[in-house]
Amino acid sequence: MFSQTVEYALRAVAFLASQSPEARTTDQIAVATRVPKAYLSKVLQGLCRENVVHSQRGSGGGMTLIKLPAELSILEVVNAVDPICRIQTCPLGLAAHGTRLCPLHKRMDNVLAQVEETFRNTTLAEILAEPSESIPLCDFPPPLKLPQMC
Amino acid sequence: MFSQTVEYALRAVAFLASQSPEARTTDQIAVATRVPKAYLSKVLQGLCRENVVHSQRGSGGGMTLIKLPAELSILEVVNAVDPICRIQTCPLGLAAHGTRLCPLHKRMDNVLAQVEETFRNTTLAEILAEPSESIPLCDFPPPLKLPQMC
DNA sequence: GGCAATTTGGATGTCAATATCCAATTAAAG
DNA sequence: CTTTAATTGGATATTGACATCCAAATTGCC
Repeated sequence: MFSQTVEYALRAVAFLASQSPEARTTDQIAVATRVPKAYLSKVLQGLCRENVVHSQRGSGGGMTLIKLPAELSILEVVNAVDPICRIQTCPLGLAAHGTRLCPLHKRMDNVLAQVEETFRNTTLAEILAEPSESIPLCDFPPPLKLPQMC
Repeated sequence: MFSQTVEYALRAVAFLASQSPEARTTDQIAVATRVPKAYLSKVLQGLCRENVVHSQRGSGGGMTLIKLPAELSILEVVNAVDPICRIQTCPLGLAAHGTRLCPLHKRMDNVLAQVEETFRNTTLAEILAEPSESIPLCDFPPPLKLPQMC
């Protein structure tokens, strides 16, 4: 349902949020989130282009979130790499239909709207703040700080 | 978000429901739903395999729904061709985590659950019954009966 | 039985998503 | 200025989703 790229982007951003406002290199993110390093690099590039993440080259550089975790919604991250595309016009390509979707497509679009809304209302800070029983189970390869995921 | 295959399957099933209990050929469905005929044939094959649709070969044959439209949920159709896959275990592949998802993946799974639930609670009959202002706008190539979509 | 109408299954083609690798570029630090 | 640490961008594989075509099998009908 969600693309691999979305999954990777969310992991990366969640990690960056947990380290905020410190910069982290692609390598560090890759290790912490278990995302293939080379591909993660592309995903982060996309997040840069869409102004979710800021990149700093050179020694001491790395990636940082542009917004504060409390100001950054999951939706922004998702839309940056793989936009949730609402059904605007009849997928059958019938002209003159405009916004008038049939019952089937109206329901499909409602689901999309639901997802959109849920993601819009969830911030990274919220995710980090949630007391999670899964943190103690973490068997990360000892990275920097304790990451708040899994 | 939804695969093309899901879109096609739902259109085809919606059409079959509108014609229920009459059988319709792949060609007829393809014209009515504007789905590429050759590919639709494959999608219908899948729906047959999953016992959503029954196929009858030979002259006078075609496709029919196995269930009554009132008994058939959108979820069954979706799951037949492109199953909604709930997040069961930590996508990072951390063993020993079992059902204990981190806050991020718990939220993603909640969204999936929401979608699942919405689809489970929507029957084809419901979709056909809904009074829709979009029916009069229909510019279908005059098929058999007036299809209830778009 | 033979013909016409269907689905079935296999072979094949195309393209975008996923993934990898590396040379070029940038920037800090010694 | 040189070295080292990073990102960037381009080239390239690989895979699965989407799509097409057609011969073979099945079935109703004359």
